[in-house]
Amino acid sequence: MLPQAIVLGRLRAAGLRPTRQRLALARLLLENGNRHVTAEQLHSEALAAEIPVSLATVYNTLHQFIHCGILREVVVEPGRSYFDTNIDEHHHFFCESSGMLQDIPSELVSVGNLPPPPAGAEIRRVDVIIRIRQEARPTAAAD
Amino acid sequence: MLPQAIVLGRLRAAGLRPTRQRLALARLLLENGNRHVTAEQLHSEALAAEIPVSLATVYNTLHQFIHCGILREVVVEPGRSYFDTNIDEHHHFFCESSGMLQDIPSELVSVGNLPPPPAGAEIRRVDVIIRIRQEARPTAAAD
DNA sequence: GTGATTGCAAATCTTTTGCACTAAA
DNA sequence: TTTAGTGCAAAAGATTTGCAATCAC
Repeated sequence: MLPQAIVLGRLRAAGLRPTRQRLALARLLLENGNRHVTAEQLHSEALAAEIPVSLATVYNTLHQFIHCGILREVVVEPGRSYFDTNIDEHHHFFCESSGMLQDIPSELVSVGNLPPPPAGAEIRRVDVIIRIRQEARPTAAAD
Repeated sequence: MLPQAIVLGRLRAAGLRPTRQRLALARLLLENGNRHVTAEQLHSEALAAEIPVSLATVYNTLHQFIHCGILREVVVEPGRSYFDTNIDEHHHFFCESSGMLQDIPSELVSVGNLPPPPAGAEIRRVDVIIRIRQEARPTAAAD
């Protein structure tokens, strides 16, 4: 729930002109806690909030935000990208039944003992995705 | 480098009729060690090997193979799927510069201390993706 | 006013689908 | 013969791009 002034400052700091659309999208993303949205979802939200913006601009803006470190992209399903407002080191639960993504703070997963990367390569990031599925039947006896 | 008879047996065991195309694709995939291919790549290979097959059939076949456990899908980039012939538990290096995927045997990465999944959900799989990038300049002084 | 940004629609790219044709059992 | 499998081309989704119109500075 950042105040608008902070959001505005982050845009300026990133060298992005705070246009109506950019600021509005940034506020939707950043003033509501950690979020995982698709471009479509954000576009719908923007329209619902009476912010006129095209889907193309949503895509462009999301990628600008990723480029300047305001967002992170999470790839868990073929054919769809999620945009994550949590830019700290962390991991994810991904529910294959519902498509839901949930953050896992990095201190809750211990990833150790990594093999060295191939020669001449540097590690950019380590992603841990715990794929889960909703169990078909309830845990308690109900049958 | 499995002999053809083994590949054929795996298809039959999976209940898949060993048609010309299926068998040929399975051989390309399974007789060359652990591989990570896209549908396009496999299609090109098949054509180069004089196996007439359409891209649609390659997609269908790959998904059938995934369904019956001969292959695994790896999602690391938006908009493109990789198909992995290694179906054992393992992880991956993914090079963002080249798009290359490389297996990491699961015993080389220790992932511990996982948080419990949300209520009513079971863990299907844990994927660790180490994103790497080719360093821009050579390691040795050259500038 | 000027250049960055936006909107729209068309283009692109990967993947899926429908249906007539072909091949395996 | 009978049914599963295949090819093609078209459809479907997600994302990107080109360019004229608009907006922030």
